[in-house]
Amino acid sequence: MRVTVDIVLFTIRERRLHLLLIRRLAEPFAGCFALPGGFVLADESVDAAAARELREETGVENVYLEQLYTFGEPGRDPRGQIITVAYYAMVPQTQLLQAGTDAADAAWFPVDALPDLAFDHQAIVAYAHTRIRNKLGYTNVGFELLPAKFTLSELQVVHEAILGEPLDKRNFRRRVQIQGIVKPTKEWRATGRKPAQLFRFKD
Amino acid sequence: MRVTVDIVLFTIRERRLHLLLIRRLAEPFAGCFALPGGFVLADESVDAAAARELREETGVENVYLEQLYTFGEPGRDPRGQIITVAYYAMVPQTQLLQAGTDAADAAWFPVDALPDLAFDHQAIVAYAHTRIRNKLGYTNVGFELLPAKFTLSELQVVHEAILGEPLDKRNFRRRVQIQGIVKPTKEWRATGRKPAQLFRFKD
DNA sequence: TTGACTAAGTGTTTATAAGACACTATTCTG
DNA sequence: CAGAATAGTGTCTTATAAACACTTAGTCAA
Repeated sequence: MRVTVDIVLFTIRERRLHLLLIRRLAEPFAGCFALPGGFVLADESVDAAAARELREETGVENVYLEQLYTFGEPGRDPRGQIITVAYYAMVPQTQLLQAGTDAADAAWFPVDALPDLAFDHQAIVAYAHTRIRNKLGYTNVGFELLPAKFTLSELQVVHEAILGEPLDKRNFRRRVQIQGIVKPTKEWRATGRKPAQLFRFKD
Repeated sequence: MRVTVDIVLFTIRERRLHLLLIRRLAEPFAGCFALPGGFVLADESVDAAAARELREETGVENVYLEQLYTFGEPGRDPRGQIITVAYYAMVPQTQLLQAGTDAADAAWFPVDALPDLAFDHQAIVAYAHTRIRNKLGYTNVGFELLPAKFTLSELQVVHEAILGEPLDKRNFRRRVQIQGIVKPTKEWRATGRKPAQLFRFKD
């Protein structure tokens, strides 16, 4: 039995949640889009394999990788009995541009307009999307999608992209301030209109 | 690389949350207590392996098995590179007695008084306990710990055992009734004192 | 310079959910 | 028949979530 890892790498582009796909060169599913990933090596932890594959295939490193679920139905890979441990990660739009240029045949797609995917990667993506939607309510998911300093409007865009629905500006701002997950800086960003105060995450 | 499954099987005994452990006969960790589990077979799904191992080692079948997490640190098994996919399941006290007699060298332990465990099974147990505590708030976890008909006091004991803290009787009953997760039957149980109405789960 | 446009920023009210809290009722036992 | 044990029942308070609109600061163009 062989074990692979697959990574759902999210980012926000143009106010929409995107994820990174790679065009497969080898069979099976040659030419198809698929999640970045690959085999766990000998004497390598599964977590380490996920970090390594992400780095090798997308150039992204030093991000928080969270394990999602292990998919182990026979027949999910035509090469034989191969189970995969799925992970997700997030990068801010700034970092993703570098990543996109490093990686060959990698491209960002909006989660609500994905091409056909190899293997059972469609199911993995759906699982990842559900997970981050749920975690948004009770954790700091979304922080990794932004640079160190950001405006509250930018943070709201992240939340709206993940949830797929608009949020009330005042309720949103009150919640993040009460929960104490951000703290204001003394910097302001000139965004072309009225300047916006920059915040950073606490801790 | 080989893949195993391990199952954390919960039940409630004497108002406390227990789980089932098996005394290992073979090396490594011979003589130690460990979670029921074993290797995934050729052409077997991981889910099916969990169900099969649970049946073989404890006699329990036809229960809902939920995947918890995959543990894949090298060194977690002295036999080599073996990752394990952890599951949890729950059985009512009635069923567990039969299971306990079927299985050789299986025993129930309170989760807050476990013996030393083989491998990284201590971490798996902690993960499972956290998972069911969290799920108690927003799902119907706990239903599988009770027979088809039960009193509200029995349901409260289940919740208290999982949370590890007492609950207010009136608030608890109001919540389960408002959430509409139980419906009353026309039966009453003579429990020795004042009879209690029996309920069943909706759907 | 001024008017139009764009995004930032700001409070109150209402509805819903959660938590604290104590007594009566029924049955069995001695 | 008195006492012990568990079942069952409402109200008030507090916290949390949701709905809702206008003012302000800056840019750009006429």
